[in-house]
Amino acid sequence: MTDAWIDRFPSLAALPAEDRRLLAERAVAVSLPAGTTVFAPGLAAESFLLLLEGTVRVQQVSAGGREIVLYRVTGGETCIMTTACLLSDEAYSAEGVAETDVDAVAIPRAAFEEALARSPGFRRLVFSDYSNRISDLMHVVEEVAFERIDKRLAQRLVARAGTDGAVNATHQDLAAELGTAREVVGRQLKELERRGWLGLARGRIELKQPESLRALAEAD
Amino acid sequence: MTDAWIDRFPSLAALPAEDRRLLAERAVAVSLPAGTTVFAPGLAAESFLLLLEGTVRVQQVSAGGREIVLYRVTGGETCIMTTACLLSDEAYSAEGVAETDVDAVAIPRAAFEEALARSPGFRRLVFSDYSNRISDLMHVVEEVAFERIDKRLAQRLVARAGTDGAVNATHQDLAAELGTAREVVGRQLKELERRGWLGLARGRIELKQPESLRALAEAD
DNA sequence: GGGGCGTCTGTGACTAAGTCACATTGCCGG
DNA sequence: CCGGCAATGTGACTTAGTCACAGACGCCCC
Repeated sequence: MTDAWIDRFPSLAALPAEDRRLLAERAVAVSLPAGTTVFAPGLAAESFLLLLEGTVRVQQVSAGGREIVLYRVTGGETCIMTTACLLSDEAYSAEGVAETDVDAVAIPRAAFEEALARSPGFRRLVFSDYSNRISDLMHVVEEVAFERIDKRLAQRLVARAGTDGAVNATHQDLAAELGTAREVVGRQLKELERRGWLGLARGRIELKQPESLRALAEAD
Repeated sequence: MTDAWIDRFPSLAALPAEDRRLLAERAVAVSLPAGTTVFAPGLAAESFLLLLEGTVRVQQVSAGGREIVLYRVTGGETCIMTTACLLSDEAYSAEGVAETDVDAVAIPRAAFEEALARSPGFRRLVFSDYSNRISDLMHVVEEVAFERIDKRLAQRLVARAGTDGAVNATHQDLAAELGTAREVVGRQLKELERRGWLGLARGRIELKQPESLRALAEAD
């Protein structure tokens, strides 16, 4: 394929021509429709993934069927989960789901290792994504272990609100995001509605007082 | 310093002589007494750390003063936290504490980057430690979000029991390990004592029925 | 040996969160 | 217009976390 995609990655844009050629030659374009399972517990990865467009949600599923979102990978980032599998032959317990249609570039293991050996920029890209994921995970631990659920819910609502000031999601979606139970989300939402901060409809939540929600989200 | 320490790291033992020399020349031996803070929120790392002996506990502290242990680094492993800081100039929110006296080797940033560029074995070491930490963190998320506290407590008791079948720790220690409150641990312990599974004394917990505890720890 | 003192542990009363078992309610296609 | 499915509502209950104390144990120092 061409090497135009390389320019999407700031750390790769400055790559010497021969490194660009190496990556472009061995890379394979991949398109995944929304909803595709990118990886799942027990599956070994066989190539390294760079996301061009779209987002992949990485989540964990408990024995009891509860879920929690660990982080999201978006355009310009690498999928650490597959990298980690690639580099350590370990099978991971998380699953990745394409939330939107996804365009990505797959680099076979051998080319990946070669790029890692030859290109400082490539190494920097991979390492900085690793660091960001670790940072994300630590943040999740902190939230789950120490923060109140109403505060966390408010955070998500603010973050997921569209330009119309509304969130299109079911209570179940939000529960999975937070790693809690649907009923809990339902009750919290109802309380916020009672206060006049939200308007609730099936599959849709209208933020009526985003400032109040933001204040709650940022409460100490 | 000499390069004898390199043999502690399986992925480094097979290094070509010149790579060994590079590492040995630039490495600095470090000794930390038990209790030392290895890194703390906001501190930028200036060198890469390889642990030879001892263990470092990496934990997060909440605003309310509650703590949770994220993972431990032991002999033969690298301290990812410092690596991550090194590679991304990000400040992390976790702190690292030497649980025992620690012997380590510090490799300055430049030598670290050079080793990363030249040595596939060194890359493998760094990446596999990264992967293991991510795996650890995901495990913590899973536990905190989905598992019952009695089960988690039983796991720690079994894991921390010495050859004498006892754990030397205060309720506060165990609470910090689990990311919960002291009183909660106290009540759980008392319940287990009531069942005859434990004997409690100040700063010491005797496992009287380790099989029962193990069963609880492994219960789904 | 007897206080004094700091850490560790126990307790009750309460709030927050999660679980379970259902009852409703929209909504969409036929 | 109706059947059915997904989404939501609810009560009763259990588990976990919080707060404000009240002992209690170990240890050091006279």
